[in-house]
Amino acid sequence: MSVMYLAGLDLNLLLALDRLIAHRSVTEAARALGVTQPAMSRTLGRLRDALDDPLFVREGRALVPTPRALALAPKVTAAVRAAAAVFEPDAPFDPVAERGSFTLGMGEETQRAFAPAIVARLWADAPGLDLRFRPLSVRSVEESRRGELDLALGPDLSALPRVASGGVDLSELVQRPVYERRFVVVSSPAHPRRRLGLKTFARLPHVVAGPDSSGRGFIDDYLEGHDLARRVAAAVTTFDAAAALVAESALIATLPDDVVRTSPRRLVTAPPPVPIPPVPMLLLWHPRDTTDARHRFVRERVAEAIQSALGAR
DNA sequence: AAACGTTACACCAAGCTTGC
DNA sequence: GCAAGCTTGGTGTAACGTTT
Repeated sequence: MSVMYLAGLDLNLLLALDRLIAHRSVTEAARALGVTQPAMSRTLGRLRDALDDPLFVREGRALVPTPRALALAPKVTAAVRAAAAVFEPDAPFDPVAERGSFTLGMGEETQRAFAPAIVARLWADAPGLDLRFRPLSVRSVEESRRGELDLALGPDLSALPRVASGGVDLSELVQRPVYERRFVVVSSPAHPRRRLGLKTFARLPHVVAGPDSSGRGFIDDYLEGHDLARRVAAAVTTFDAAAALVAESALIATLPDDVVRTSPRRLVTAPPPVPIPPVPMLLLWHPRDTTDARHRFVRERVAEAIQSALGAR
């Protein structure tokens, strides 16, 4: 295609398409660009003409991108960034002068475990950077797409058997393993369990942690395969709550070692008698940020901070 | 009833054509 | 070269249709 072909096109169409892909909503894209919703609808009409594809189709109340729109997304993002760069001064990235905020999505327990190290590591080089931590949720991918979430730390749930991914598809994001989450059995110093056979493990009362509190998981499947069953005496929603409960009771729990090692609780650990595959913990971000100097600076230091926090205990 | 995309219509600005 | 009139394209308001 000749470059001159562009002369017949309004490059604002690219900006509109970028926002439409990001928000998957005419109304939201219009709001983002400061035009009315019908104007954005008409713009979408022009995009449809120009690209000879519906780009977005309605599915009930949702607006769903066509395969063509999805295939176009990286190109559009790159084009918009390149266009924006034309009008930006060529200043090298200077962490000391860096201002503004950076938003990290992390689970409650990883915030507790790593936020101090992350903040200290970043402020050592970029003292003016404001950090915003927010919880991970099913909306995190969408937030990344919209640029509301810069970086996330989360488990690669596909590594665990029988753990529902919650319908969250991470394939849209860049995934970089930062450490492996292994599991240990914890007990209180008052009722220490430094070694556990499978039968003892099954006999002791458990506390389990998980968002749905249903309690049952692949550990129970494994026990059942050995004609054993355990009593889930308590179920809580966070690993930290489970650790707190174990510390003050005779309950045991099977918890991630990163949580246990960085926990303020005094806990006794034992290797689990059930083989539990390690779960890769991933740093996740939107591909648009991969080449961004500021983003690279932050994510490299976040990874360093996490690894040093794990090594320090 | 509410949310949301599409369409009809009117208005406006910019570009183009035409006649001088 | 310049001004008047026409064309084109973008926007907003209002109304409408669909879905939940």
